[in-house]
Formats: sequence, C-alpha cells, structure tokens
Amino acid sequence: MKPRKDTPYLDLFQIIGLKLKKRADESIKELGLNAQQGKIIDYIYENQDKNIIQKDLADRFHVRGASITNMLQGLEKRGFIERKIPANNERQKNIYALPKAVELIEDFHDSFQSVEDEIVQALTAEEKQTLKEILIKINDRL
Amino acid sequence: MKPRKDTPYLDLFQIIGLKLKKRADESIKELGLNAQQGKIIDYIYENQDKNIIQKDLADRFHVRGASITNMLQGLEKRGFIERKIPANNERQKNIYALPKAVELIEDFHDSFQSVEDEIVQALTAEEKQTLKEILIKINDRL
DNA sequence: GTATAAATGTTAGAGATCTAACTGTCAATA
DNA sequence: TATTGACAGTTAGATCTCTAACATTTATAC
Repeated sequence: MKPRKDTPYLDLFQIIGLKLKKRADESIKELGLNAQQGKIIDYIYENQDKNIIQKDLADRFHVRGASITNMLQGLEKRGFIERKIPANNERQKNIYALPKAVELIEDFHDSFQSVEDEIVQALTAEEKQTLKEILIKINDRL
Repeated sequence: MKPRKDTPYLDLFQIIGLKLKKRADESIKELGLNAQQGKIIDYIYENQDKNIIQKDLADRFHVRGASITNMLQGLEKRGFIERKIPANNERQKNIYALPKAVELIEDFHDSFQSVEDEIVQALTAEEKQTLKEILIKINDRL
C-alpha cells in the first residue's frame, strides 16, 4: 500500500462544522429562523449600543457584504431588525434589534448552549481547556 | 455586567470551518473546481474498486442525496466522472473517475495538504496528537 | 404470489452565499 | 477646490445545498 497523503484535521473540521451547523439549525428551527440568523440577531442585540454597521457583521461572521445585505433585508422585512442611516455618514447603516427579535434572545441562548454542551460533553475539564487553547491558536493563525 | 451565556466552542468550530473552506476553495480554484468537488473526485478515485454508489458519497460527506445527484451530474457533464447502473441492482449507480479527473488527483493532494499544514503549523507534536484525539472523540459522539 | 414497505436516485423550487459590476458618499491630495 | 481613490452598501446572476414530492426497483410480509 503506497503512503497515502492524508488530511485528517481538514476533514475532521469540515465534518464537525457541518454537523454542528445542522444541529444548531435544527435546535432553532421552531423559532422560524436558522442558526446564522439567530447568531446575527444575538450579536446585533448585544452590540447595538456600539453603532455597528453591516461591515462589522460581515467581518465578525466571515461572510461577504452582499450576503449581509441579503440577510438583513430578509430580517428587516420580517420585522426582526431595523437599519438607520446615521447622521454623520450616509454611506453606513446602523443595525438595531426590534422587540420581535429581543423576545427570542433567551431561546437562542438556550439552543446554542445545548449544542455547545453536546460538543464538549464527552471531554474532561482538562481536555476542554486544552481544546479551547488550541482552537484559539489555530483560528488566530488562519 | 450580567453573566453572558457563551458558546466559544461552537463559534470557533464555525469560524475555523468557514476559513478552511475558503482556503481549500482558493487553493483548488485554478483547477476549475471547488474543494468539495476535489474531495469527492479524490474519494471516488480511491474507492472506485469498491462499487461505491451515490448514497455512500452522501453518507461520507454528510450531504443529502439530492445534492450528490446535482454535484455528480455537473462532474459527469464536464467529463470528470461516469456513472454506470450495475447489473445486480438497477436502483443504484456506481461511480468512476475518468482520466480527466485522475490527472488532477496529485494536484488535489498537494492543495489539501497545504491547507492541512496551515492548520497545524503552529502546534507542537503533542498538541497535534491531543487535538486529533479530541476531534475524533467529538466527531464520534456528534 | 401479491401487496406493501424500503431503498436509490431525480426533479422542482426555495434559500444562502458568492463574485462582479454598480451607485453614492467621504477622504486624501495635488 | 477639484480630482481621484477608498469605503459602504446594493443588485444581478451563478452555484450549492436543502426539503418535499416523485418514479423506479428491490425486499418484506401476509
């Protein structure tokens, strides 16, 4: 058998990422949103006093500006958020969570927390700590 | 400041997964394919003596059967693979890599290997080993 | 042996993300 | 201050994945 080139880390990250996305989507589905929408609404709610603009969301969630435009237009049409052009810069739009979204924040947290627990449930305290350090190191250098 | 519920593992896995997907897509783009297509062609090439069917691909890559249908139709139209209905079961289709795909296998390996190296480059041998064990444990239980 | 259920794959339509081209606004500079 | 370039966001069109409904073939049960 010839020495096969192998990419276990790439494969594991991709598969785990897919599984987590499906779990998170599933656990939030009953609220009529997907996991990405929930994460974004949560982030908007937590940061709306900081005059966040769409570009901040694109950076935080590692998606393109066009995707944020599309996503926020949907959330705005459905009454979860509003966008206001600030007085000092007409290029930008500040994002705010509306009551319909704020109502759901606690449910989002519960859903995401349950997925988070699934990830680490089989790990010892030491393994959890080590994993977090390594993931942060990888993320920082990627 | 109230105690915020936090999901560092979920967030890190999602962000790292996204970054890796983009790196892999980028490193394979010049071949006219995306990372997922490269991974699938590689898997087909390595396993075509085992009579793999579309369902096997759906299971291995954690996507729906409909997505595999769509993906393989594209690869077949472009001459990378062929699908043959086996004599013993007319429901199924066996998948084979064509020369146009086989030519690219080594390039795929190089591309994926370079992303793989990026993931672990900042880790010690011990950290790499620990990480792999933990990822496998998480993946098995997810 | 026939009826029913399971397995495999396809199609149609929806949703999310991307790239590339574009508009409008602000900043830098010559 | 007029021009040029950078910045923020939008649009159009492409690609990928999904769900749901469907067709066909094979397996199971009565």
